[in-house]
Amino acid sequence: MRREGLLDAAEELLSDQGSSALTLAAVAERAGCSKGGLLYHFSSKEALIKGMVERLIEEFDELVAAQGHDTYTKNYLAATLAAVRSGRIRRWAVVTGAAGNPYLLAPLREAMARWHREGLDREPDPAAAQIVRLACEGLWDVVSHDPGLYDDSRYAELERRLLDLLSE
Amino acid sequence: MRREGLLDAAEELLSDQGSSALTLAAVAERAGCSKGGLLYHFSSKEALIKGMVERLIEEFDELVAAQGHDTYTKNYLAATLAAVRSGRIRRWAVVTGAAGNPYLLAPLREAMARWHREGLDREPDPAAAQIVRLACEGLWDVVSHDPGLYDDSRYAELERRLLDLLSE
DNA sequence: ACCACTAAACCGTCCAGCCGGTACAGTAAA
DNA sequence: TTTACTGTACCGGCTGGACGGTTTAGTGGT
Repeated sequence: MRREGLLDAAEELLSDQGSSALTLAAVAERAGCSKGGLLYHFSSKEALIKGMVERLIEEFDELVAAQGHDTYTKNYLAATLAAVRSGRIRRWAVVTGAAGNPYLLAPLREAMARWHREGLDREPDPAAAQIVRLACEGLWDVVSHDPGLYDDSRYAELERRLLDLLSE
Repeated sequence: MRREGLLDAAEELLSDQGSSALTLAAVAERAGCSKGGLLYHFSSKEALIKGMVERLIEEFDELVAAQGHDTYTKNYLAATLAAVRSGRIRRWAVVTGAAGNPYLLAPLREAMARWHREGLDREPDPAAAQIVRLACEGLWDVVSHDPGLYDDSRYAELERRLLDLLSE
């Protein structure tokens, strides 16, 4: 699908060169496509960014749902670790792309509200669950800016300690 | 100092209207100043953004140092909560402003690396300290996007639980 | 005389969006 | 089985406007 390739190109551009490098021409060139072709799939730059944001949220929600634990927080933790460990951390890049226009951030705000509220009352210890979710959020941030901080063994220990927090 | 007022105006513009609203003309107007006056203090747009980033980091480091606890992590937690509770959350806005140019983000990356490594080996439980710092990072993020999630009593409980993590 | 600006004109660059094409696949009547 | 038509997917040049930055001429406090 050409559409996916264009979204990939836009994300790569954002994480490699920052949000000011996100121009229609640059995205098209990176995707091996023309500007006209890009505008065929996304009728404006806004539509392109909206597409990135929507894909980001959808994919993460699916990843959470694909985990097999018994609480939302545990699934959220497992999904975060899987995403962050994979090294392909696009959340931050996409957010910087969308930050030009508050309207484009709305779906992300809504998702964030959901991620930090959902199923809290079904948790045995809601306060612990919130801490774990906050730590997940922080992990996205920290790993985006300082990829060298965590390696496999540190991730493993982090996971163990966060799971301890949830089940005690 | 006019300089501070210009930085304030730039931050307000970023958090109110997003990074694409950050133009020299708009910053000058918001600060009640002319474009020439702005360029008198900051010789380019880059210099203005650099100024915002530097002030952000300096002020937060000072806030951490001003807390009176016995470990860096406790000071970091107290500073984060103080900043976040105050409602004037500028970190997110400044970062989106700087995200246009990776070069401008370098000081922030360096600060982030520092904040999540400093004094870890002097902590009684380094893994717990990392979790607390990650949760602080997450708190910045979550509160920026969903200000209604935490109120005074939730902050208080969060603080208590995070301090528990550190001292046991 | 100098500092800290103001006001406004001006320039070059850059970029989003538009528009007139092209290539091709299917389809369906003649 | 040729012709004519339709829709989809894409190309790439163009332009109008916005923006960053410069310059110049001037103002008021100290």
